[in-house]
Amino acid sequence: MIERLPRAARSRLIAICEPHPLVLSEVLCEAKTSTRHVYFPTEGFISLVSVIDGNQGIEVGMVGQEGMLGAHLALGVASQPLHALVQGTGSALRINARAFRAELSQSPALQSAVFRYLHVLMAQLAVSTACVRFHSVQPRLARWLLMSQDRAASDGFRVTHEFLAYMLGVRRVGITSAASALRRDGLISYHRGDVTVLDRKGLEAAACTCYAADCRSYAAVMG
Amino acid sequence: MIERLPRAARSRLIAICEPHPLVLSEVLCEAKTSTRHVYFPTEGFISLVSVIDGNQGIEVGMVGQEGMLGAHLALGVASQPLHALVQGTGSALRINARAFRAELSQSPALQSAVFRYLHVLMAQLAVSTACVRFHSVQPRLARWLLMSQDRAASDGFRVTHEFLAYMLGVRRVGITSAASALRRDGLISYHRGDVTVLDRKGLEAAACTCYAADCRSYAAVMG
DNA sequence: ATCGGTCTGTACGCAAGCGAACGTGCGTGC
DNA sequence: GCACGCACGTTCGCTTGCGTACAGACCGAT
Repeated sequence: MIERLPRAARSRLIAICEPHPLVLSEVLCEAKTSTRHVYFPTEGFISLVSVIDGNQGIEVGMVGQEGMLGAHLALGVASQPLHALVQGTGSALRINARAFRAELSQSPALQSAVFRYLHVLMAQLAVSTACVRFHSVQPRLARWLLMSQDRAASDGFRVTHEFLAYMLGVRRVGITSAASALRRDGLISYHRGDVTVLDRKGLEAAACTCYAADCRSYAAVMG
Repeated sequence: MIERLPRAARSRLIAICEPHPLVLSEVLCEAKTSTRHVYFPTEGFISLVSVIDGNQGIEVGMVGQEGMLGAHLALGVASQPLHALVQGTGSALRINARAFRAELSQSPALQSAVFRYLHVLMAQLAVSTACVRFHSVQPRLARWLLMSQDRAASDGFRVTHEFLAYMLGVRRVGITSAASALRRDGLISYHRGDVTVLDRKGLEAAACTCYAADCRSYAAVMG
């Protein structure tokens, strides 16, 4: 997202950011605790997880270099109802919450971009609900892999069936069978936590319509 | 929401609003078309529905007098990805989109309230996804009835099993069996499209945790 | 080289919900 | 007064996914 800012706003923002490594499985933000930092991933990506009843979680959004973590601060709210955990190792630009707010009020271009991104996120949440309800595991898995690939900016990434099961809110066994079907069809390969996308076009055809919907929504609002 | 505004901001806003009847089943806003009016329900309420694949829809949020329809305009975005349809007959204060934007820029109090409400809505969307995934029909139905009752400000409202099925994204038969279980337990009564809540406490106990979560989220953010 | 932990494959019975169909009763409109 | 349509009840076979369990394969560490 940061690279879509106008030059001046971008350099001002970058000047007050510090680089911060994204370490796999690190929790950047607990639900309902006040947000300390805002993150702009440069490589790697972050999963947004909605947790209910204390233990059951499901991914409702993904943040890569196309977005940011902590946009809710622009709404004047200190916390968000989601867990954020690092899904793809990499790095981010990070900025203190207070400094971010200050910069927001100084930079209309930044404000506009953050607002628009909030809208993209809302669209993602809304699609999630319907997707979880109406689409079955295999197309959802395909969508997840595509979204990850877009954000990881690499054909391969590290993720186990167990973890995917948590993200999609299904059993590990459900992932194993869906993933092996995708592998059988030559769309992906995987081995002990290493997943590689082999046939992107094929995967797009196997994914549910929500992948395309997300892309369209992003392009329409941020493009 | 409008009544939570400070006195001055409220009367300014009301001055530029016009009353508008909410007619059952009326569609106030199509997904992805630009929003013409903002609505502040005074009685009755509105369902927000996420539609995918052109036909399958599921309710992801509800708007009553505690909220508003069209808050996304405050993000500088013209459309939203949700259908909005009137669920409970009543009336609303309505305002032209352009005038709303103008008033927003003049009234920090309004802006703050709209932003906070946007956050409440995001929380509702996030909870929806997990709820749809992990909770079964009966508790979800109980939650729906409670949320409607809160917004309808009446113990009874008009809604058929068919419609409830659409809202919850399940078969009509699923509603019939869940509803008859709730009736058997003396929590509700219904007859040909008239549903009445008999035992609110009991219904709260029968509802999934998401009802309480929504209430808490609203109280925390809107105060 | 061996051990232990992790990752994946497979199997089983079970529950929730699906799609489709049919029946009954109420109630509105002709 | 009758016919039709709508709302609700019930049933059937079926699919998807759940929970649990166990076994093989691989990898890293000792």
